[in-house]
Amino acid sequence: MKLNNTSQYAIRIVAYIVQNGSKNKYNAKDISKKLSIPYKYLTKIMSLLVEGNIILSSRGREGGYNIAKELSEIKIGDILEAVKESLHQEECVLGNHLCNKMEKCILHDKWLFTKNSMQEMFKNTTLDDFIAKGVQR
Amino acid sequence: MKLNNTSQYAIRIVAYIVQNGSKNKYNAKDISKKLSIPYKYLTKIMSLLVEGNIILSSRGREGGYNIAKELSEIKIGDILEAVKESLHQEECVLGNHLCNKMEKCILHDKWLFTKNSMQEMFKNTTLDDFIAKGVQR
DNA sequence: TCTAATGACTACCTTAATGTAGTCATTGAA
DNA sequence: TTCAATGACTACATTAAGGTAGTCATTAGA
Repeated sequence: MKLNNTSQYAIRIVAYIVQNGSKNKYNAKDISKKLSIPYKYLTKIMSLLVEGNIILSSRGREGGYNIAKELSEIKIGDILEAVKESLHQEECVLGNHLCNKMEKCILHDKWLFTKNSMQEMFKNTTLDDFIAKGVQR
Repeated sequence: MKLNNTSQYAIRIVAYIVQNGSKNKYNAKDISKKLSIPYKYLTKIMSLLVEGNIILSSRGREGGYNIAKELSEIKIGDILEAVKESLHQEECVLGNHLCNKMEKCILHDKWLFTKNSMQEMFKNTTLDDFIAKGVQR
């Protein structure tokens, strides 16, 4: 029961940037080293974050990545969405195919409750929360 | 963000048995058909449930599976444990390696809160809850 | 005692997620 | 204007989860 690897990396990447100065620019090689994420895998994830409007990139010499918006505008949920982590409500704990409007799978209500609270957490946690609290990593 | 396939199947299998009479015996072929779980995959999962003391099996002609204990003694959490779904508290949302006693990853506290509530739900939900509520599937 | 019906075991195959390699496109600075 | 440093793109390789096949072991009943 956890986020997949790609999502974990994505959150760590964005957090790293936020915590080391969101105004600065970061290149892939450095991020890769600092966070021990395989270089090529990292650039793949960065592209997803760029596509998802979390990160801006500039190519060429002196290029790199930086944050696309104000910290208060970026939610953890946005990051997860950018890397396609499935968080959708309609997905049931026992698989979609069992649940519909008429019938519920056995765990439906209980699961939905905890799942909703998790989604709320992701939706409501913005990047400036980390800065504000001075969290280390 | 969901339980893996094996866990989903395991819960559905046990629920099926409970809802169709926990005193009866069920053979693999029937369960496989009724729940649309591939036969061989099913027997693999059944072995895990037997090993985990959720289910009893008897071999040979007229053999089959039945529930090992009283319904009130079996928790959803036990089923998940039997099939090795990882629910352990020490596993952090951003991977184990970042969190230790001294330092916490950025999402640690928030994640832990929702995760705990999920674990509580799994721990506190026993099979007789389903019977009591007359849930369909 | 035989045998058909059952679950157990082992090894393999398939698929999707994870990770790697190579090359192309862009751009600032010498 | 060249070129080195960068990110983007495409294709492939590896790994782990999901799923299948074949055979063995057990047992109730004819």
